[in-house]
Amino acid sequence: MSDDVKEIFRRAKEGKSIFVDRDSLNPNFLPDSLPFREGQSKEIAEILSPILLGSKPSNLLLYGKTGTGKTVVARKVLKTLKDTAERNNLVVAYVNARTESTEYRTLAEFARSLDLPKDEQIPFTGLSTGEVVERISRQIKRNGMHAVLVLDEIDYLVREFGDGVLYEFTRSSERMAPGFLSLVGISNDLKFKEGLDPRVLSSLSEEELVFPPYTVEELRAILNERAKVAFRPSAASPGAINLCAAMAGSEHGDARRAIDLLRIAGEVAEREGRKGIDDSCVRQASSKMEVDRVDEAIRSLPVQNKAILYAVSRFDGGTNTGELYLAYSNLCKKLGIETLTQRRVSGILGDLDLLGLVEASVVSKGRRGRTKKIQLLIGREALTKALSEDPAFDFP
DNA sequence: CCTCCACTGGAAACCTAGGCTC
DNA sequence: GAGCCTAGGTTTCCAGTGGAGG
Repeated sequence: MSDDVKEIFRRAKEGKSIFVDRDSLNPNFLPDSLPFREGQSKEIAEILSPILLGSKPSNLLLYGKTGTGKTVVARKVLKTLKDTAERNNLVVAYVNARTESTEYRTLAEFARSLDLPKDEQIPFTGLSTGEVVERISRQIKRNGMHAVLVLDEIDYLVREFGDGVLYEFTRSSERMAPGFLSLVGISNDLKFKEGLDPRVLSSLSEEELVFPPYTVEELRAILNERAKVAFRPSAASPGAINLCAAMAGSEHGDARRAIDLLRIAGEVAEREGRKGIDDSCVRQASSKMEVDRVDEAIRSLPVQNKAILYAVSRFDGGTNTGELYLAYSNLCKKLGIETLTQRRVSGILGDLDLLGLVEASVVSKGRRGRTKKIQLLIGREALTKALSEDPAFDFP
């Protein structure tokens, strides 16, 4: 053990690491150039450029699947805009609705970048969303701010909480004068506009841009570019890069996945003390990513969800709601935790299905009713290992 | 062709833990 | 302190239903 540790440090010290610049493979890294996205970058720049002359640019919607470069292009262009502007009343904010997880927190995060006066800052709870919008509008008005809000995963926001806030924003532009707010919405879902209030829709999508998936060749070029910066020269074999590109390409041209894959393959190679990254490192990286995803998903589950998952794992070859609920109730008694109602358990089962941890599909058994057919989709060992960290599951 | 089981899943109300204004 | 507001998770209530067995 300590020998391994020594070895790691020794290698790092001698500069024998495969990595030269690990950060350049970070999901949040902003590269100098964004190949295959010059067109979109230019178009966004053009749409936003009126702001440099003090007038309000059109609102803008960016569409595309995950890993097609929407976020990185938006952030890059906005950063350049901010750097070019001489006025300091230009404010550029970036908020991801999914990571903020609620409407309120999304607004609060936006408000934070507006630098509200002390007595108007947004507490983490307690205000109505209307009040938060009000404070944001006031601040923009007071300082004559020219604000651009990049609202990432706007489809999530609308799906979960409706378009109320967007409506408020589009409506309150008079209240913000002489300042203004332009929205750059980013959506993974091409159909998200369908449920939108027509007034919101017409204002929000004054301009629209679609980001197509990257082709395998494009992914390869992107990876080559990044690999040059991230690794020692020729540390990443062309074969490994091709494989990363092919694996990510076969999904839906997801560049983020491709880059993650390459980074983890690099980590695998380094851990094994290899000089370079080859195909096998990439394959290992791919399965490691899957294992990590599952492990992380289980660990971050609330106790009740864990208990239900554990109860599911007690059945070989699947079970159904009634049977599971019985097993779950017994388990709760044994663990000394609260027992939820069957309705709730059914709901949680749906969540676990969405996470890909179990499969829960509704089946009809004729005279003997309908139920959910439930099956564990993950290895029992992986589950036990992930659960063992939780003190609530501390049984013999 | 009809019945009727064992649920499903929507809707609303409730609870806790917080903050606002008056 | 009263009477509002928020987020989240949960409970309560209940109408709805696919299809095997009659």
